[in-house]
Amino acid sequence: MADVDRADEGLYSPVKSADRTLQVLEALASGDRRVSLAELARDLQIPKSSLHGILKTLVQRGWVDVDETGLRFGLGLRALLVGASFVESDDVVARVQPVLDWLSAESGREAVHLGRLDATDVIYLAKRESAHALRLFSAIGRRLPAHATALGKVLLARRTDEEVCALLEWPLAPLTARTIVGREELLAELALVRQQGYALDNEENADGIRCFAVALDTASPSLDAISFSIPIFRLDDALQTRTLELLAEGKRRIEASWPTRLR
Amino acid sequence: MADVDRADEGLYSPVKSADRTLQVLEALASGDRRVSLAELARDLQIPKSSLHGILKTLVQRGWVDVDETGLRFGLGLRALLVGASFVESDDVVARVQPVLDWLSAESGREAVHLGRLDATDVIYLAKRESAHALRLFSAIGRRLPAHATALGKVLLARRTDEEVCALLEWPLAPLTARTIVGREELLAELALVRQQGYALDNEENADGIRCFAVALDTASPSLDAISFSIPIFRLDDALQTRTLELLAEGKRRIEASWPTRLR
DNA sequence: GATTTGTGTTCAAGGTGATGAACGTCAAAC
DNA sequence: GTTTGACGTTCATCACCTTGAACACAAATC
Repeated sequence: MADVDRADEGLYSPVKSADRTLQVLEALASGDRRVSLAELARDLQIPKSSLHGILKTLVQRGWVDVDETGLRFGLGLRALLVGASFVESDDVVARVQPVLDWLSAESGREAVHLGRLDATDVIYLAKRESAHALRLFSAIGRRLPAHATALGKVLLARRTDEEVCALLEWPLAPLTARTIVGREELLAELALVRQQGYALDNEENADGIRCFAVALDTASPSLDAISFSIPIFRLDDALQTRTLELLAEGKRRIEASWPTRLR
Repeated sequence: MADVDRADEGLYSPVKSADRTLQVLEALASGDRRVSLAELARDLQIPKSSLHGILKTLVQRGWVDVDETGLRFGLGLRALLVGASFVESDDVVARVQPVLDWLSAESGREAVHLGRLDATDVIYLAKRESAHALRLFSAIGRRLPAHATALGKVLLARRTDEEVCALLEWPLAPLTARTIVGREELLAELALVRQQGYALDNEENADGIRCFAVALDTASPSLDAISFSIPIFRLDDALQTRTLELLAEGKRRIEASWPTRLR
């Protein structure tokens, strides 16, 4: 009876406690507050007794931190280590740094980002902050829905319509009043992006901010993109044109420094 | 026969595969290059066959990334998630942000850091970069030996000499020609720090840079500290005095905003 | 061409972690 | 004062992960 779908599992079965260890870390990372063992056990559908041992292991290694009461669990300092190391060791991140410096300087210190597509989200991997008072909140490792950002849309445009339809959950979650939520609208937008060669996010992600992005051909399919984020009140046609030129030149410089030719 | 030392283990035994999962992540984070399964197995003293399952699990969840050849393993994008989340959810980090902004502005955009002591290292948790061209290389999550930094020394000074002696490995590893490596020298330095109330790092960590730090009494014993890092050629007595005043005021502001009174 | 050394992968057998029920504890609700 | 529900903890039983050896393969070396 219970053996019916054994064939499906046959392809690959994860090591249970290793898998759960990662589940716990991901759950603690996605939640915004500390949680109890029992709460975590309910959320992850893991028996309390099993979770107990795993949590103790995580705490002992400093990956999970316990409240002074010993009842609430959150991420520990060790969790920071891997993230920092990932950023430092990534090839694309390393090679893009000087170009980001150049883009930041040439643009008069507008906010520049390097982002990577991870399933339905875009993750910031590197940035140069704006010198202007109005600081866009963004941090390395932060993730935003791909459909609501210029970075995300320019990367989604490298996929086929079928892939995009299968990947995203419809209707899309809105971040602002202008976020594209419909399937037809997004596919039309992606078609435009493919034609233009760049993506534009017009207050779809944060009010008052417009972003411009181009995809980097450093992998196939393309996973990385660079963008500028500029407050609308400061934008005019000349600045917009200049921004797109800078992005195109930035892309050229990054790809020129790339060891293995793609496309 | 095999039961002889059962009593010792009784205190606590980690879940083996959970523990190993974390070991793998830590090893991948500390190494600077990608490694093979066999190499990792040797380093961590884990049988290849056991590691095989764990690595597959890590790869499937996106915590570990495989080379296009399928032979070299490195950290995956998922590793970035927990680090970013840790920083965003930490109470001290959240409360310190406005004070860092203030310190950065008041100082004319010198480099400011918030650091936390983790065993023998100091980890950067937040920063404001210098506006000056000479950019100190530093990133959130980066760790530096405590004995070679102002942040570290001011935190070590909150421990007793006995604790410090037991904690660090003597002789200390030098980072520059001026790094304190001897036990007597460091203890004398820490005594001076206790008397002054602040720590100074005079090119002990990077050539040409002097740092100033004060400890924050947000936990007991104190784990967090804030610092300024300033190129020596730009420093004079007036700036040094001003910097120490700013740190003292920053410390006061942070502690004033703290919910639970300490000390 | 044979050998060595590197890689990842598989498998049966034995050791060990997962499990759910029962427990101890505490604080809040009745 | 009792009850209820929340919490973490423990334990014997069984499922399953761990293990070493053997395998398949590639690349460098003899």
